[in-house]
Amino acid sequence: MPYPVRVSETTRAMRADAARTVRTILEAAERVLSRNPAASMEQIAEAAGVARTTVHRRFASREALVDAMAAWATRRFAEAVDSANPDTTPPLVALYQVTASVLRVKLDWGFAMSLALSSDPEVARVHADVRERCDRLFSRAQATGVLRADVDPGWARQVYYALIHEAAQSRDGDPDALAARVVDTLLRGVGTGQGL
Amino acid sequence: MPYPVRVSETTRAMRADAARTVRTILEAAERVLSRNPAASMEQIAEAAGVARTTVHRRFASREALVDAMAAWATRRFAEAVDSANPDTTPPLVALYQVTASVLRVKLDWGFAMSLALSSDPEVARVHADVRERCDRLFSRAQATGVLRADVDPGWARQVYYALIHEAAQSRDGDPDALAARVVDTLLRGVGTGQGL
DNA sequence: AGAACTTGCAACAATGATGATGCAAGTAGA
DNA sequence: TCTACTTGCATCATCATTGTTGCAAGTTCT
Repeated sequence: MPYPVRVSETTRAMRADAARTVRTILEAAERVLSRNPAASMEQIAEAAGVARTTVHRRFASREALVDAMAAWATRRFAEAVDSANPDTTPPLVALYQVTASVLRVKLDWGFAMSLALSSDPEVARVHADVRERCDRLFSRAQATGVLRADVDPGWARQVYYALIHEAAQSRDGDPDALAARVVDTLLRGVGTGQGL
Repeated sequence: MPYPVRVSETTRAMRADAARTVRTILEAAERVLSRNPAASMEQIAEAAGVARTTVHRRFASREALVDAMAAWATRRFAEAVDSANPDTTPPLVALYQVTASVLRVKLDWGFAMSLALSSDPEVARVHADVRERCDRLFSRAQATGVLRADVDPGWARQVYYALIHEAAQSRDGDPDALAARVVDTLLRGVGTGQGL
């Protein structure tokens, strides 16, 4: 028989214990899949301390689980970007704040955040939206003279994303220190400027 | 019956047509797996224009195929690094040449080159070896004043690898142009230096 | 030409992952 | 307390993938 509430179908009210289980599963899935994207539902269930059937009762399919992860992380991602007010704060400040803010999310939801091209169009929309805000920020940074004018904006964004990714991988310090390192490297590189 | 020659087992002389088939399969596997690392043997065989059984006759298992890809790409990787003489050429020149050289390989064997931690210890050894040569190069670059002294060498390498990866993904230009962009970004970043 | 090798095809076994369900025991909430 | 919900367990069906094999037809190389 179809189970009363399935996360992948509706978002109706849920009993507290069920909601807790869902969160536990999502967190376990992040932990497991970030280490091995091909891990089985069994491994995820085990990491969550839950029977495999429980996972299937909460998520209609593996795809539904992954979609839910993407949706969850994407919401936190969007909140993180919003909280830094990248459209109004001065570019350089915004750059630091967005970076630190996003890193805080990415440290916990690295795998889920990599699911930019989800089957859920809402997720894809948010990612595209963030990308645009990033480009606008870079535009303003260029106008302010923070960013070089001769740099391809697409390349700059790509490098920025990659640096955030690497910083999150390294986990070498708190989010603020990592953000400082990312922005410093993004803007100044690692060279002295001698011999160029 | 066990098949006469299996790439995963020996490297005995092979009939010309068989050698061609092996190459075709390796190239197809790279193409398919770089798009979808979870692709089936069937999909790889199809991309190679070959029956699935032929793939299994040449590679005892999926793992053996992947290992062969890693071994093949690793050899080309090592050759690429060697050809740039990173230990003797002046650091800045070496940086450009290594980058361009590695990019040429990575454009064709991106997936296979990502298999640094292969079950084949020889592959892991070569990757570790290259990493050390990279560190030595950066050391020399720091001594020459090309690289800033206050930058963590580990972070510099990580950024360098990431930039090469991004450049290879973008495929925006020939290897030399990409290398120039990578080195420029690595050393100078994308900022003007104003406001820092 | 002849031996050895290679390939595609068809068929098969083995395996592991996915997803569903009925049931009993336990828990949340009114 | 009573009801509805939730979970674990055992079980089942289905499915896709992997890996093997025999055979016939074609190719390489000598």
